[in-house]
Amino acid sequence: MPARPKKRPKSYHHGDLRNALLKAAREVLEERGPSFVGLREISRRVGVSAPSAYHHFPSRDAIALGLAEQGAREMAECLAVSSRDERGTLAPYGEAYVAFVRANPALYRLMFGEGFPAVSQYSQAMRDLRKRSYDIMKSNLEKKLSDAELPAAGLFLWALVHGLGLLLIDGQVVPGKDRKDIVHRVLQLAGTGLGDARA
Amino acid sequence: MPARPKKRPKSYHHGDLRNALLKAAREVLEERGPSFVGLREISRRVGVSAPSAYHHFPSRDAIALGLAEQGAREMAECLAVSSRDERGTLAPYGEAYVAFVRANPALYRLMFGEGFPAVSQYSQAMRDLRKRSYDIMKSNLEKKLSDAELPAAGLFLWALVHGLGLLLIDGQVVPGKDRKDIVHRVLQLAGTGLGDARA
DNA sequence: TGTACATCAGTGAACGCGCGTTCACTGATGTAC
DNA sequence: TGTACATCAGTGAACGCGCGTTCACTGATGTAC
Repeated sequence: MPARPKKRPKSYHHGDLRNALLKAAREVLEERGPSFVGLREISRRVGVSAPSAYHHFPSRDAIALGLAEQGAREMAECLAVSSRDERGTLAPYGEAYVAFVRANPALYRLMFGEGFPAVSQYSQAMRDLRKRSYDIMKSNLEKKLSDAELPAAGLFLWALVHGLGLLLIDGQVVPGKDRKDIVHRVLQLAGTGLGDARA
Repeated sequence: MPARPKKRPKSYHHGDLRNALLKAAREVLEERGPSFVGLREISRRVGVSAPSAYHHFPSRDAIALGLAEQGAREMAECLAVSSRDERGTLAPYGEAYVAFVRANPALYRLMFGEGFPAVSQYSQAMRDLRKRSYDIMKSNLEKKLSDAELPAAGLFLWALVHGLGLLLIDGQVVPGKDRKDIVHRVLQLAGTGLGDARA
């Protein structure tokens, strides 16, 4: 963060407008959804005129991209920490993944292109996140699985946490009695399987 | 479908405008995404004035709701057929689920609220679809699992196919060499598990 | 320490645009007699 | 079979709105001398 002066409430120059805009954008995103993340809305929140944003972002899409990259960075951090904490098992990784999604629902969706289709496809940060996630998963799985099995196993895990996170933040999960720790139980099933006999 | 007359290319009355609007809406949805599904755009496609849509839908959101319900109906049909085809195993169910998502990517997302948050929450059709999916899953699983295990197992399966479908239509899956039948292999893992030893 | 000047982060006004929706209307359809 | 009439699915014009973006500008900052 480029050193915003401590006390300067009414100066003409904002000092850290870029970050202030991103912060406001993120608030709008979580409060109202991706389609409400607009230049006018967020500059209004910051208390600055709309055109001023153009000194920091070339377009509305660029703001979304900035958000996605911020999110990807934070998420990678969460996952890295989680995988360091315990040894050998992937469960904490999955829990950290789902926890991040639940803590930043709209941001997570944005990262996967909701509202701004270009973002998820062309963001270097998103590519890095994918790679980083895959590496963590791989280093845990390659002790147990052959190289041939790895891709399917990786996709299996990713799909599971991705889908689980999205269903939870969508409010799609019926809030049955034994709700608590259901995430943990679901993730355990990834290890044990359903015991589904082939026909 | 309420009997649209066979040959009447230029009559004043359209005859089946409601369905024509839904069809156009669905095309726009898949071609350009949820945010482009608008009254003006779809009535333009049908070749009709914008206000005419109000004789069939009370608002823009109602059109999205109509789409979601159409999607839910079709999806329920696909799943019912698939589960009838083979016996005992859930794999065909999963494959049918993922196949539907891939065949109707934007529609599936719409059903889960993308672009129209109100839709997935308040649509009776979506509630029915959830219930129907859950029943199919349940009837297959309850032979093998105790009642206590069912909710987690159901969520596990649903999250897996939901996440897998979304990752695929998002283009997030790296198209490695052995791409073909990766869906099948991932679904098999739901039965066998990863063999992830608890720490 | 003071002054001239380049730099650049802000400003208000204005642009064109497409949207959802409302309005008073008109043309076509179907039914009662 | 013909006519009057209610019904209703279409119409064009217009509304207000908020958006992203461009423009020429102005005020503040920092640096060279």
